[in-house]
Amino acid sequence: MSPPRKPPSRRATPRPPGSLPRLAPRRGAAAAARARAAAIEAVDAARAAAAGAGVAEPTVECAPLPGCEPGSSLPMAARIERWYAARGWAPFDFQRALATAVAAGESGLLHATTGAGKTYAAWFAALARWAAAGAPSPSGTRRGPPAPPLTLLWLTPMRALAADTGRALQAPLAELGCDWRVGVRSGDTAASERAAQDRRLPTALVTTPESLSLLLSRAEAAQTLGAVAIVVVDEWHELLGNKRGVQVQLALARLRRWNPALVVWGLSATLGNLDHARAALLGPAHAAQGRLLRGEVPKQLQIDTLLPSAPARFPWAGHLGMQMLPQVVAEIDASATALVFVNTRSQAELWYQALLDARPDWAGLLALHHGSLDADSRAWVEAGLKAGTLKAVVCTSSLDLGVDFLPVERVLQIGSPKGVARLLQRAGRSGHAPGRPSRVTLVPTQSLELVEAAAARAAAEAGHVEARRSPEQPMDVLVQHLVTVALGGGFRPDALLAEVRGCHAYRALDEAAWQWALDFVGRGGAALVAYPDYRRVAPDEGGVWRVPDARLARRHRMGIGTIVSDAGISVRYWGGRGAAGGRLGTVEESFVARLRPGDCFLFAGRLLELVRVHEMTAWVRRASGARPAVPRWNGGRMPLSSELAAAVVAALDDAADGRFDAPELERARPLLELQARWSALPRRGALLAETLKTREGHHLFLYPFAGRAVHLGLASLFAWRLARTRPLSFSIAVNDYGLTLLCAEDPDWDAALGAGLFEAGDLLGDVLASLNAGELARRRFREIARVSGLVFTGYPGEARSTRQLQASAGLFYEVFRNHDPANLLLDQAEQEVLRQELELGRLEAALAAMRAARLLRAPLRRPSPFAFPLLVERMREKLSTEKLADRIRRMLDELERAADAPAVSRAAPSAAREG
DNA sequence: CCATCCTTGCCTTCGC
Repeated sequence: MSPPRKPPSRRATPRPPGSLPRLAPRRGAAAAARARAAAIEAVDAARAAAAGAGVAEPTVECAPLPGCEPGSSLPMAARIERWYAARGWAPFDFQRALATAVAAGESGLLHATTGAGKTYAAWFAALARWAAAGAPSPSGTRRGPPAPPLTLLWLTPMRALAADTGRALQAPLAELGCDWRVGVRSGDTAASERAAQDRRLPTALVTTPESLSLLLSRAEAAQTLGAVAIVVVDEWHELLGNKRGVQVQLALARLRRWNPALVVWGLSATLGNLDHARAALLGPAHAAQGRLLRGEVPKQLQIDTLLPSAPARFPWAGHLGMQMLPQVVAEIDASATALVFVNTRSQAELWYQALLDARPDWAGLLALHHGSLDADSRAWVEAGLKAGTLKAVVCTSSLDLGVDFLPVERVLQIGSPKGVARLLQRAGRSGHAPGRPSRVTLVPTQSLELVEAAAARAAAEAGHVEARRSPEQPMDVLVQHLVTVALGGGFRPDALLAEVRGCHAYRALDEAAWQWALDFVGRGGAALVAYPDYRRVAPDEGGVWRVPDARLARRHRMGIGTIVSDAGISVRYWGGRGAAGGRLGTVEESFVARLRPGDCFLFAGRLLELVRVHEMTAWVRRASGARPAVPRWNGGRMPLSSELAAAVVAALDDAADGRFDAPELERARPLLELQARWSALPRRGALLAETLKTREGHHLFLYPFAGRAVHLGLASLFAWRLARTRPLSFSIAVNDYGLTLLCAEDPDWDAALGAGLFEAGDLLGDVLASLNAGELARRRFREIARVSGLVFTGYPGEARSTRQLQASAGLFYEVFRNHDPANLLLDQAEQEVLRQELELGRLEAALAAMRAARLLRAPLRRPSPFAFPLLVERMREKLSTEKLADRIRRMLDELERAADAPAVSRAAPSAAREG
């Protein structure tokens, strides 16, 4: 528990609690330097005065870090204060509270807004604890025993962030005159540094969850990691909700077993469920005593929207948003540096090109950053951002994290932010320093996104942020961990079971599941007994389970981790000039398969011509002219979050009541009024059901606002239930707002809607049957097979194609289904499909809401503004891009003619005029 | 002229 509070004592710079930190005012370097010098002088003068009065140095107060008690031999506190003062910062209350807690040996979770200075706060808190524990003091004044090899572990989710953090932690050490060593270990760490670390680890190590697991897999793990006293898990919100977070839970349990007094702190951005985040980090035995510190500093946050200048010409559908190009150019022009976030990689390529076309003078100042670009070019972009030499970067989520401490002035978000947490995260990329305001500007790409923009701002201001939950008992991660621990010195099952149950994810692991896992690493379970490769772990004469086979040990180490990604086709320059052999990045096999040599495509911000494809590599050269193809990647499809969807419905509610206070709503007003006139506005407590008859057949449009994944589940469910009573066939389409069913025959929608379509019934059974869940589970099994070590992805440099990998994972799936149906990995695949892909819980809730809702029936004579994007979505699957464009133009022409009333001439459908 | 689907990490081993 906290040490007794000291009575308030003299302060050199009194400061009311909770007040903002003083920043060195930005009025020129000379003035700033003077301000810093003055601050340092003030601290030093206070120290000198205190020393003169015969007071021991640690009591010298310039808002000292708590825990640094008089006589505790901690000049550290004063040094840290001085370091802060030199930057014109004063510590926040949360930073003091953190230092107090850490000094007292407590664990917990620190929630702080991005850019609040949490990194330094946690670092200094750890230093204070460390010093209090008798580790070496600042240079020259060694006390106590020499430092143990490794005392502080700092985990980050990204290599780039690890490198940044390593530097950030080192700098204050040097300035504070400490001789403690900070090291970084990740896949980026050079071989020489790696070798040095193998001889002796630094006192503080910044690393990734995967690299930590690798350290745990070494025979001498207990010696090298056994003395770790403090662990800081940075960006815990990023790890919490996935298997990487579970891997961290397991690693922490291991470290705590070696050192029961282990102090663990998570650093997290805003989450809707911070209590759970703490529980998952600390585990069932420690969660209750764990602290939850809220570092809610008054960070100024501004969310605004670029309103389309000509709303009459703003489109009804689509997500590219190129109509906003001139305005985006103007915004970039007006700021020193900007990040332009888009939602997909191909959109990033297109926007980068469009911006360069609009402003050729920005060549060299504009950059592109997404996950399929070569690591070197991404590193170049990140360095350019840090150095402030870039005007703007068009990027995907790849710049959500990492590259900390950027001098970014503006953040633009093109298209839907999809979630409140994401929006806040991106806003935090600007003004990334304590006390500086953050600003994000939303750029809607179509009319309904105007509503979403108003909703996103309202939800962010109300603090409705999404929750993230730890996975429950993933057996693939446990299996991997068992082999890791068997390698890392071996284990005795009883002791390891207790340790594993100390993790939140495995708190309820029963004996049967545990025995299954042991059996699986021991002999591959019932189905694989005949294969020696799956006899990975065996007890020795002493009853300690180890990995006897060196070859299997090596394989395992190379497969550690829970991220599974497809091997893409590598794109490289062909022959000739200087750039020959240079790597540009990766594209998907399916994209390259459609190209022939000589075809052009746009990639990595360049126009390229395909020369040849050979062994998973597409060789290219620079090209000019020609209409290029643009690669598409089949990434994950993030659905609109429940929080944001609820905010959209609330905004529509406002509109239905005639309130158009938000400027975005006012701008969308003509469209919303048209929707109300032709159909009705969806609103809270009501379910809008539109029907339309076209040449194609009978359409039904429903708007549950539950995100695209749930809508896909609902649409399949409805189609399946309807076809059960009469042999009808439906085609379906979904987006984040709603879903549509189309039937060639008349299914009598009114009867269908009244006949228990939304009943829960045997929901699970119906959903599984309607979606061909077996096939989904089979696909899901690929990742599970990789993580559990069934599938070996090959040695580095030896590229195996996705198809091969899928085939062998599929083989295991079949073998288990036929010969080992009790295999828990099969259950896991099903559970992951239901929970993650279908969001079954959200689907149930949506269905219940639809049952309870008042039905708004709207027979349409022509597609409504809400129905139109769904209609387009459905056609997209069958038509080529050009044909689709023709169709959309024709449809909008028709709509414009239909809507020949005054309300419509100023309404969005006249976007048709562009056609 | 239309355009959609994100991100994250990672090895070894030996003999000279």
